[in-house]
Amino acid sequence: MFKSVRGTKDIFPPEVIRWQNLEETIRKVMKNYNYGEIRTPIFEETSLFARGIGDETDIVEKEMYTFADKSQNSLTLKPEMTAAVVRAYVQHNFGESRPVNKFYYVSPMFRQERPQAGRLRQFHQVGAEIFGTNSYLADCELIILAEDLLSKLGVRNLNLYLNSVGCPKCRPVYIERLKKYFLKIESSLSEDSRNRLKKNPLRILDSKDEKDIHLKEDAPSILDNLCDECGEHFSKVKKFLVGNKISFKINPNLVRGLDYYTKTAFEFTSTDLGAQDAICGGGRYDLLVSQLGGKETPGVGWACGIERILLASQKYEERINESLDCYFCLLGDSPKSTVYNLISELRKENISCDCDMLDRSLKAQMREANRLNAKFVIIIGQEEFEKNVAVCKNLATGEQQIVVTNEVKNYLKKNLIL
RNA sequence: GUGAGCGUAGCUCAGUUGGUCAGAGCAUCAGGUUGUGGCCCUGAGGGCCGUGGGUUCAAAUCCCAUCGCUCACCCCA
Repeated sequence: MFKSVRGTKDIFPPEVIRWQNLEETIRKVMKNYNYGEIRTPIFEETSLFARGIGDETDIVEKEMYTFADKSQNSLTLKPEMTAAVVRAYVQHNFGESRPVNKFYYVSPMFRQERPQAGRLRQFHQVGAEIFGTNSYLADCELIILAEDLLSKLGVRNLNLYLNSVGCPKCRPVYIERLKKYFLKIESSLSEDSRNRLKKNPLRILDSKDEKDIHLKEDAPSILDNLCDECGEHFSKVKKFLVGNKISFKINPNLVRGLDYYTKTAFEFTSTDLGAQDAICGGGRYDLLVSQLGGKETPGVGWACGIERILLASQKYEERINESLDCYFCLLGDSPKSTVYNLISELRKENISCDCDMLDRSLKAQMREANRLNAKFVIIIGQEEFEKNVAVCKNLATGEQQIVVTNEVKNYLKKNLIL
């Protein structure tokens, strides 16, 4: 038997209703904040991600779905969206037609990791990006947008963590200081962290290993090592958020796993998730556009994991009760094509209808109507057909009356609250 | 990539020390009502007990392998 491949999921009713509602909410909220939707292809040239995300990141090193097409071009299923959006931004010269551009997206992403709670190989993200402004206002609007969206999507118990990862002026200096600090105590570090020390010392700060947790307490903090520009930007962000009643915690150990971040980095977590508790992550990336061949253009953005949103909001949701306006019970040899004309007519009026296709007993058809949570049942048997009438039964009240076929539409319109 | 736990009906799960162990509830279908749902009652269908091998007179049960799922590590949304 064929099965969906590891780490992928089928989505169908009733679960798919949650997705539809979520997408609808996203569109509404994004409209309020004036972000335009962008849809990019599912795959890109491999080198876009290698250069954008960083050659030595885990995503690029071991998690990408990369394949060669028939022309031997190396292509990759997108593992994240920012590089793709930047590619589109540069390709279409969006910066030329207006100085600031705000985009959002909802899209599947692909990373070949071992699946676990809140982690899939094909997963979905909603994200937002702002291009063309250095202003702290952009960072702040995005954080406020994320908070607004997540709470409208029913996610609770959120924590916002905030940090600044500096810029090419101050970060290299800080990394050197950090390296020096950890080199002195290298032998006490966990094995993972000794490797991190060589590749990316910042990530030691993020370690969950018992051995590292004490050691990193006394490590130099990036926040004490920011250059004037980064420091000022960070304090403006904090001040703005306080002024807008957004609560957050400073976490100097928050390091993002993608190389392109500069200055502000942030993450929302929810305690309603498992070990993978990050529901939204983002930050500023002032160098990415130029790195990918565009004019030097500052950018900020975030991405939220849709599966994680659905996971975290699940237990607070009411049960979804789908309903149908009317179910047709067809009996005996009543010409179905004639009855079906009526069904078509009702559907054109946005009255949702369905009918039996198995020639089952009336009892079975009624049971089906009840199961579908139908508001009305229309019974047309031989007798009704000959008299040109239909029995209309209100399933909630149990009342039923005989209506002339031509009047069924009006009868329903009158009695249904559409 | 590493580690741990788990695979029995569409779903959620029982199944003792290997010996009427092929089960329950829900769901489905049918009947009770020859044309009226929900509640109730009666009955039915549905399983190579993940797969392959081994031990044994006998395996859902024990052993080995394999595949899959789940959770966690790594990392990330």
